[in-house]
Amino acid sequence: MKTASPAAIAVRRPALPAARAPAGAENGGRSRPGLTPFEQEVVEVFVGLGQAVGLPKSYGEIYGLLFASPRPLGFSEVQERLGLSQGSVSQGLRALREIGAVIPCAGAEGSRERYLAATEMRQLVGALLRGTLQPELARGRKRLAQAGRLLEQQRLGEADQEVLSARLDKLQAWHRKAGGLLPWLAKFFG
Amino acid sequence: MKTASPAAIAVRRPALPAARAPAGAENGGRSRPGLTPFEQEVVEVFVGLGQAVGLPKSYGEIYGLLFASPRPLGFSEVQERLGLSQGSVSQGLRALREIGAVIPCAGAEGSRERYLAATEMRQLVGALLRGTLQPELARGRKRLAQAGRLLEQQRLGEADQEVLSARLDKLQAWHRKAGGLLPWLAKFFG
DNA sequence: CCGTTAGTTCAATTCAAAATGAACAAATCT
DNA sequence: AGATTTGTTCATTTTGAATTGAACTAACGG
Repeated sequence: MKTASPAAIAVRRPALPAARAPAGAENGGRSRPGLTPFEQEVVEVFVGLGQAVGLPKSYGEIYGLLFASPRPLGFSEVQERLGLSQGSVSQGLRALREIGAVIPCAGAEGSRERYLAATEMRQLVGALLRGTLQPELARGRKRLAQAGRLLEQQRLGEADQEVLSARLDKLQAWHRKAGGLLPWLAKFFG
Repeated sequence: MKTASPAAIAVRRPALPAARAPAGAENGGRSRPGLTPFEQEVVEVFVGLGQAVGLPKSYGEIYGLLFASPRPLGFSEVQERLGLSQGSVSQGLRALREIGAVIPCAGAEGSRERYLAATEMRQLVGALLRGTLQPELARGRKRLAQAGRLLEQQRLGEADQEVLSARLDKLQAWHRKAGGLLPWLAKFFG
């Protein structure tokens, strides 16, 4: 084993083995011409966090820009400043609205709707967990039950059966624990 | 808004808007011919969990198969039963070894090395957090500091500056909190 | 009420991660 | 040591999500 890294595993992007950085790319992604340096920095933060939990880059960009704007922005402002397509902005804003990350506030009379970044992290985290881990844990629980049934049907040596049964139990316990943790976790932020 | 879903956001696969299931695909993925039904079920569990946190499917498959095997398996067994390429198995096993998810145990004299699934979830979770969220949080912290500096240079209205400054502070506090949570989280499983 | 502009939806395209395959290296056997 | 089998590395291919683009629908202005 060459790289004596301290047992870490990376996700999306530099898939653990040998993080080959593309040379001159000092910055994470290419620069974003429409934004102030301040905005750029904030956007990067949210893009990074988002990617770490598997969200599309554009979601992070949109949220980041709104977060960095003291007053609400309209659809077209977001679109132009980030240089995204209308489609992306539409979908991104919708998703962010749905999880409560972005609050639509009626603009002044006559004008279009505007959007404000919700800064209550609790809700965001909650929505994320609910959308990713939660369902997977639920599916997993079902599958484990089924696996338990299948295990009994299998003709294995007494000892082997024993080992696997113990493992399954352990995993099920873990699942329960994790399931119980999620709501608590969501509450932790607020 | 048509779909009145309870504010959840999905990652990888059905990207939240309208989860259009591909008709007859009752099963998550296609069936795995080389495995017993029991093994299939267990593999599915780990593939699912893995994907939920952004790991390649093959990693989940390999770990799942080992988890479902009472005795350690050799490289070629893993490769053949899962029907993966040698390359995938090699890389997958390496990554799993590095994070301590898989334990190499010398086979009987003369024979090849064999692999056993580590069932200590604590370590796995720890490695995962260390590899995904941890680095991102670190990067984020730096960027936020930088953003704070940039904000002061910007000429904004008093009030706006105030608002953004408050937001930044909040986000930084959140970051710290999250950073502190990780080790605790890792410990929670064990 | 028709013309115009703003926003949505979804098929087609792009892009990057994951899997493969084959050249290479290491180990085992005779 | 040479031959053969086992495992690694990495360039290429595949795969599937993210983004775009353009047809469509809804809102506003005259």
